[in-house]
Amino acid sequence: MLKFSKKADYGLMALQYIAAVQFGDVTRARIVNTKEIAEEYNIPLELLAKVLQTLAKSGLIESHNGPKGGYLLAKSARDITIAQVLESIEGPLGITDCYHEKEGEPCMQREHCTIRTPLLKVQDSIYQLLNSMTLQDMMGGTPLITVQSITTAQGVER
Amino acid sequence: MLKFSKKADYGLMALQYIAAVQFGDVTRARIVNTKEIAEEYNIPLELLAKVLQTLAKSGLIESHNGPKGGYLLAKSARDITIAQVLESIEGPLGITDCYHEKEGEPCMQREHCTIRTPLLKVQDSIYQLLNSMTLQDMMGGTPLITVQSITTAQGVER
DNA sequence: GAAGTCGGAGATCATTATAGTCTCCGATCG
DNA sequence: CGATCGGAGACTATAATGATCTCCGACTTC
Repeated sequence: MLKFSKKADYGLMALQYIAAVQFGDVTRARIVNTKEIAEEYNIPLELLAKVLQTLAKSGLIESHNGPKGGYLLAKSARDITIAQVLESIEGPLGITDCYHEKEGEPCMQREHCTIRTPLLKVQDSIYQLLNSMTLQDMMGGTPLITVQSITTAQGVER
Repeated sequence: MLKFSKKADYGLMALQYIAAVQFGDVTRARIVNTKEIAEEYNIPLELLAKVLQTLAKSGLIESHNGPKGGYLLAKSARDITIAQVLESIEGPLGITDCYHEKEGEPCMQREHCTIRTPLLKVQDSIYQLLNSMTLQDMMGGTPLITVQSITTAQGVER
């Protein structure tokens, strides 16, 4: 349950790899192309390409065309959170459908729904969690983070 | 992304309703059957039945057969967490496949996987979150809960 | 003890989301 | 100019989900 999609996994791996090559102290900083990442992690090339394109559109990475082209982080690894990556690839966080349903497909349970409000709090907490962990955290520099207050003191509509 | 299944939603609603009827101060405590819940929330009867059966097997609710039969909470609403409900209905929490993959379907990325360990921490944090909110919290009595330490001080393998 | 009411369990089908593939285009650098 | 790269779209296959249907067995009520 609550599984990330493969695309999201691939995206995180790729970003992590790009960051490592770009800022790592082992090799000199260089640009990385899709093929290299795909081979490194055994990811289907075309699928990874799509993921990277999506991330580029979201402004998390910069693309460079032509021979010797590839991708670079668009900002510091410290400023890229897991939430941003997931949101870019999988769309907005929605633990339950009804948080962003379109017109014409109303929630049949909305009327007497008693779980909408409390679940919204859970969702917010999860979002905080995902938004507090950065690419840099995933690479070893691991600060301590605290998320608080899942349920608030004010009552819940019922 | 990270969406609960409809079954999980239905399960939470049903439990919430059962708890309200069982412990609510409006009506006298009584047993609730599947049909009543299904009509109350516009949930397909058979589907809800399956969900309730699952919850009963997990020991969260007790079933009573015969006319005037139905379901009762097997324990206090304070002792039923969202995590338990989700786990009962959707199976064990697994943000990524590789945390419980079977023999014969190895993860192609396992070898150089750099996100496995950090994501495991995220998963644990989410679990704590879900396991700290109870049915009772969802019904209005809302204590304050704190989840801490997503990333730990020790380094991450890379 | 018979009838009716309930849960238990299985197979089945439709719909959707996901994962993955294929093809063509345009930009860029050598 | 042309090889190498990303950009973008359509397309297919597979799996998960949501939902429905049918039959069985247990128990409670009358």
